[in-house]
Amino acid sequence: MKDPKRYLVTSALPYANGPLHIGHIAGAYLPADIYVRYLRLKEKDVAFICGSDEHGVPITLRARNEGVSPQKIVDKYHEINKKAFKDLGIEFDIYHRTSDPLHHQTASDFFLTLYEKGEFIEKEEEQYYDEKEQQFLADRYIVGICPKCNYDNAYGDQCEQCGTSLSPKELIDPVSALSGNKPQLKKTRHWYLPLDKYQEQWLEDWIDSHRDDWKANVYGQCKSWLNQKLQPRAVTRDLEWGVPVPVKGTEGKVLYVWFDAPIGYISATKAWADAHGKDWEKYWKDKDTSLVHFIGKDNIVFHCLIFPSMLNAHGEYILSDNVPANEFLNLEGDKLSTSRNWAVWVNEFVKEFPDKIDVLRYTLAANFPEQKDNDFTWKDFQTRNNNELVAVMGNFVNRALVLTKKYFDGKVPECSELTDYDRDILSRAATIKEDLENSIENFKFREAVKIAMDMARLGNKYLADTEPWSLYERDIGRVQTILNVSLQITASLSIIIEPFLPFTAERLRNLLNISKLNWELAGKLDILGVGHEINKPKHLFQKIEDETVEKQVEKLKEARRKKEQEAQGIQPAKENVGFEDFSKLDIRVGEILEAERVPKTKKLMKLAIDTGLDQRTVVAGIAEQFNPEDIKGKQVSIAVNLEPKKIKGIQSQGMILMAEDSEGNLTFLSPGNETQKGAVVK
RNA sequence: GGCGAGAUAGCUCAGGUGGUUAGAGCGCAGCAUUCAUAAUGCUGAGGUCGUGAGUUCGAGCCUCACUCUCGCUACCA
Repeated sequence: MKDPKRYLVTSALPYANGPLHIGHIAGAYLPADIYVRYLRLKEKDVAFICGSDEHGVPITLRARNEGVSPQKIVDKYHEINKKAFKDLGIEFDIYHRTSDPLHHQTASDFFLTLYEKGEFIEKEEEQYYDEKEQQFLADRYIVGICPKCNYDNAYGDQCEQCGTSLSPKELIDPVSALSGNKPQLKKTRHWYLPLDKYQEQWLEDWIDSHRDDWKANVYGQCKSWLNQKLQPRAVTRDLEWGVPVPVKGTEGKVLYVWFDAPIGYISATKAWADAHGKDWEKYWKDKDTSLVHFIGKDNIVFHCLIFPSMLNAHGEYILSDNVPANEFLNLEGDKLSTSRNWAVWVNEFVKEFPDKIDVLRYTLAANFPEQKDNDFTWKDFQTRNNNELVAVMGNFVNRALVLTKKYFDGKVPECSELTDYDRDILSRAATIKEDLENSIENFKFREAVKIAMDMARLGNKYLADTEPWSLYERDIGRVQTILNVSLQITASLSIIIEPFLPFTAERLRNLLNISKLNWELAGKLDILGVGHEINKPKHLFQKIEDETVEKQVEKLKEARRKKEQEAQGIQPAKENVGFEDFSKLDIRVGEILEAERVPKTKKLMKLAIDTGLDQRTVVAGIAEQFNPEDIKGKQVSIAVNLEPKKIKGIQSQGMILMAEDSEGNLTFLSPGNETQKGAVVK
């Protein structure tokens, strides 16, 4: 959108059950902050919205595990994350939260509007219900044996042992995590958002219309989902923690967290507008507002397909102008992982490097994963600091200030006649400002940060080329002009680095003894008046020693090692069963006669087995680790009296027994020496 | 397997609508310089632009096939 009347900028709502790491920051928060700080310097009307996403099952589960209320959990992380943002200089206009009554009201109203317009589909279906606790069980609240790896503590949505995603009905011997009882299937009613209908009606066209102005990864991801055809998506679920469904007779139902979370942007805007005497509706409903969502790539489908569907179904809202989603940031060559404890946590960084916040901002911005996944390394952090911030920017500012102090007692000297070269430098400064505008407005922040640094490079070049120190004896007038120009460049610098390095910008303003200036002054010659007195020069940045970053890398590896050791445990034994139960299983020694991969699958192998009783076909998930030729003629153990099941259209009559270690490596259970086919294993 | 994104200098990455000698920063080599936290400036070496075909007068950019990496997705009795 060209020159909108106002901007509404959102950053993905962090989920309030854990702290933030640099991957989050690089993905959705720092880019947004840079963008917004720029807009503010241009005195644009902008609202920068964020807050905690505080509903959903993982929070309730965590609360239960820790024996506290969900509210206690979200209160804790809301404060931690709010502080983390503040410490990083990420200045939202409001950091709201979805457990706030205003949000409940807003989300509730939103649902009701769609409900009354008849946008939803109503469906009744069977779900597991815990009689004792009198409630339906969320996927996560159902525990059972994983049908894949037999892990006996698998959740209804996923097995943590083997990583397979599951649905509750697939679990063997499901048990309620609440009461420990066996849950019953019971009918329940839910509402669905007909995304398939929207896809046909307008959504796909809308996405297509953004083929050229949205980033390739964003557009591509959307198309990928659309190609697979969107399905109606449940808007409500049976759970206590969340926004209650505002319809009679729906006790125990809340809005699905994916539905209420993005509405959090709206309620946060309301809260902000209320507090500042603004009209929130202008920001959400006026066509002249540019709505921009900053997110990580994992959130693309929600912000580009689902949330717009909700807004459009409601009817009064504008849709997003752009969704500049970033890819993922890696750390020291490995992907960031909370569970493997491979991360740089914001709260820890802030504690250890309170004076290096801008160094982190700079390093992250220079490495934003804008087009593809990118790597953060501590070595790079050090290099960027020492070779760029210290050597180029800090050094230039220091040179200009020290020379001024030395020659003119800290007062801005007069600017007399400009040479062609001076003019050339100044026009290049003006160009830098324009290039910077272009980059930021097109969400190219890596490029922008580089251009900002060019201002300092320009200053260094100017000093090197004009050599005021060698002119001082013979042409003091010229020296005055040179330093005046140099100081104007430092003043420009203080403006243009503000979006990226806000703390440094402030320090620089203090050195120059000026207040915050409007963006348009950048590149101008008359920012500092003649005779204006600057403060005593001080270094903007300090060098970082090798051992400092080596220590950080060591700390990372140590944390990971610890975590790995914790995780290496052998699966605990299952409950005892009677001999009767055991003897129900019929396991035989069989021989693999034929083996071939099932086409169009990654893991499946079709095996012909001679069981001694008969020849039969078995499908097994072993194709990733074995070649068909290598296993022909092998004697294996096979469960022969399992109910046959069709897999990928092939009738599988039995199951090959495999030993699986903690890393998922498979080994056949074969007899120690060749034996009779059909021999009974017992 | 399907879909999407990526593969460009030693490293991290840029390369609107195809057009003459493919760019930046860092690293490396040489020169200059001393106001500055041995910081700065200039110059230079370094690339068969994943592989193989094709379209075109001309392709890093377009088409097809293939390889590798990452993500989503299906199968896992």
